[in-house]
Amino acid sequence: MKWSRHEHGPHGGHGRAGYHHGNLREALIEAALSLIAANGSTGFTFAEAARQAGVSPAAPYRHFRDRDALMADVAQLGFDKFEAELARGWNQGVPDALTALNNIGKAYLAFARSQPGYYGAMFEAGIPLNATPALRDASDRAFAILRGAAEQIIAKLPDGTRPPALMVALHFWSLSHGIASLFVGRNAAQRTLPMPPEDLLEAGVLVYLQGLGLSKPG
Amino acid sequence: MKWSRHEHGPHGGHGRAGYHHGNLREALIEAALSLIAANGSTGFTFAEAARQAGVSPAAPYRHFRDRDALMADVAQLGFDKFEAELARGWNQGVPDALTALNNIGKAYLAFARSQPGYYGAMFEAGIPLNATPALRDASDRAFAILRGAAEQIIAKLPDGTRPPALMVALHFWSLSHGIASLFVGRNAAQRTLPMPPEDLLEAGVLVYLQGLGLSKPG
DNA sequence: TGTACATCAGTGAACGCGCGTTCACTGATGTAC
DNA sequence: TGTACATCAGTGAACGCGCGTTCACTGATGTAC
Repeated sequence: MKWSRHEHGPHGGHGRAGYHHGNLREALIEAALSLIAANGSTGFTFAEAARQAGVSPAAPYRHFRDRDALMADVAQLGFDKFEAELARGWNQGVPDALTALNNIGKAYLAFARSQPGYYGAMFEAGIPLNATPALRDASDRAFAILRGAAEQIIAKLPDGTRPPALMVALHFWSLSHGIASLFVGRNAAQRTLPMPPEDLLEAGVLVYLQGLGLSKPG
Repeated sequence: MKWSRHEHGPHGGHGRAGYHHGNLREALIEAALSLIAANGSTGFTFAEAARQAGVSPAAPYRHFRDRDALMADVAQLGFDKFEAELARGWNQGVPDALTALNNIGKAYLAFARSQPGYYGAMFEAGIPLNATPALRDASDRAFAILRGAAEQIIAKLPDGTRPPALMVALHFWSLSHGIASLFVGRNAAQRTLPMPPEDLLEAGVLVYLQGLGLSKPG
């Protein structure tokens, strides 16, 4: 059976208009996301992605140099989305820097949980960040949100007692990432926690900020 | 050519005494470690491990049910070794709990750096912890070191201000693990840090402990 | 408005490869008597 | 001490599979005139 015009293929609602797919690039990315989400970053293959998109195994090569190029593209899109989510959490420090910082943390964990496809491509697939300049840029921009937040946080401290903003950002990142890696997403079932990961992170951040000499307002 | 008695095969100094390898189980584990270290946790295959040990591809099945069973075994041995290293770092809280805690942190990062094979099998290979009860036990025992340390740490705090030891242990674990995942081992080259990961971790722990109300003696 | 043609985005068959796993087998080792 | 025999730990050939990738091709689309 051939694809007929206006028919909807097995690729989930994305129309396939005959010989030409019309949307193959995006369809392949979505297939990659669902495969990684279902089977981990190892569970994505070029062949299976093509199958899910309803095209022959040679078709993807019209859009991506090879398997790794597609993976790198997914990772880059992931970092873009990640940056947007972190920025949304931060919300320019509103209502106050400490609450906003905790919202970044929540956004971090929410992303790991609800976007396992992107998260896997970004952090578990072993793609080198300098696979493409665009990937490195996207990754840097995401971290820049954390760094900007750290800067505003330490600005409240009196001169002379201010730790480097970069270090504070790295601490926050590492703690969030550690909790995400160990307790969220694919690993959530493996290790039981006496509290939601979000609470664990918030408590950790609270202690850390107190250590810096900051305490929650109100 | 057949293996002759007392000949040394291509498996790096481990003698092969004729038809019977004599040490195949261990040789396969070592092969797995070197493969994971060289190519990541994906880069380990049963066939290649057999090749490195100098035996036919069917031989490993005398010692392991399948590929995953070997991987799980490596992970379990890794957690055993990991527990030993963390315990060595802690050294029963000598000379003092805070220094000893930092030594656990150093041991954590040192393990991630110098044992990429074990570390990969433990944390990156996607083996479920309950693959075998022994694996889960080994993992639990390693974490118990952290938890014991946390207990001694918070014991110095006055009654009523003591956070749960489990939570403190989880914070410490997550921070260490996040730093290890992002900046040590295979990823060390990807992201540049303005300081060694060990210093980043130590600084983070220091701030955190200050937040708990503890400060370094001396 | 119609036609020729370049370009684009697919097809489908084929390839070589390495993997995990199985099978009947056999050489080496250890033990009972 | 010697011999028969069970058991252990290997062999090597073969299998089916799915993968990544290539190739010459062709249907669909867009554009120049």
